[in-house]
Amino acid sequence: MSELHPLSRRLLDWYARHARSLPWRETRDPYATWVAEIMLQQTRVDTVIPYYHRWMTRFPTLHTLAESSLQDVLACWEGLGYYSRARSMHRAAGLIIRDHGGTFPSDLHTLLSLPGIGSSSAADILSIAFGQDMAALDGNIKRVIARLYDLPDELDTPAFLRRCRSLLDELLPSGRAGDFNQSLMDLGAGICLPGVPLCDTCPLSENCLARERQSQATRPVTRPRAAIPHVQVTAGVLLQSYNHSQQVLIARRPQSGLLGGMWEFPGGKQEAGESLDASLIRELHEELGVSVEVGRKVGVFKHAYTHFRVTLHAYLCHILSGEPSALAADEIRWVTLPDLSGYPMGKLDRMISEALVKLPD
DNA sequence: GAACCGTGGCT
DNA sequence: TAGCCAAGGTT
Repeated sequence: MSELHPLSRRLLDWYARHARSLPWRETRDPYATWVAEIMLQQTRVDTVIPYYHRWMTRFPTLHTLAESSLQDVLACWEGLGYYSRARSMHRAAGLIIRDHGGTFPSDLHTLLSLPGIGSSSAADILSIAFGQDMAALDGNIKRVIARLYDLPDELDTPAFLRRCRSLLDELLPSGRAGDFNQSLMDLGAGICLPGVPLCDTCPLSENCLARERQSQATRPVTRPRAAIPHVQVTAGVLLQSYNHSQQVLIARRPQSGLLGGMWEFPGGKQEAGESLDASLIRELHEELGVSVEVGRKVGVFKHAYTHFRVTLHAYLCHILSGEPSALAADEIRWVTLPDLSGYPMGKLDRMISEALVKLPD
């Protein structure tokens, strides 16, 4: 990391001409850089852009974020996925104010101590917002390095990571780490693509060992994933009349785990040998302590999570006996249909909400 | 080390 | 359709 490596010079020259124009690149505000970094974890740039604008309008500073309710934060994040990111940011904002005087931390150790910030995001923040000489190692950069040097090690094994870090340290241009990291990310996102890379337009094609050996398609080396299960799930929409309007019951999921802190219509997985009706009756008894009669079907909705696929069957339900209590949820609440839009929900429950609003009496 | 954690786009 | 993947982090 002393003199400018020829490969790094090519990269920086290419970046100077071809860098993507992105909203978070118009500032060096550490808070804005942080927001973008977290949103971009496992998430495409095109998906993030509208969320980033909305977030920076709604929570323009660290203080506005810290002073907002978790519900408002989750609502702003709805649809972006991996909701622990939003919960972690809300928590981290409070910690920065409480423990660091409201000044965004600029050292690696402190950044890594904050929830939601790991080595990759920390290196990006330090290099981009603070100009520190720190190499980032994310999915794009791993792929680019694995091809440039035709690494035979399996992705994310200790040997693979060790070689990547060593190579990046040799390449890292002093004083230009932010541009260097982002140039590798842009190269990975636009040219050194996972499937078929666009080697004809790559500024590093002459330096690329995988291209020379025609091994691009098998770099980096990855292991096949296990097949994901497909489960049948039921959800119940409990109804009650309140004044002259109808209310439905929603429940807030525990803060940890899948869709933590998000609201949902209670229900659960169908067990082997169980009918959908029986499954729903059982689930609502377990989660709310009520006996119900299953009414008309609201709809069937399909959705794919990372580790399983769901077909969800939603029904209107009527309470036969018992008063609902939050046995499995953090909180339950009766709300009118127009109010549903204000409660943060995952994709499936939002689909149920939308179907309810359109449902004829 | 491996499982878990969302969603949308593309093949 | 089902699989793959995307600026990862936590447990």
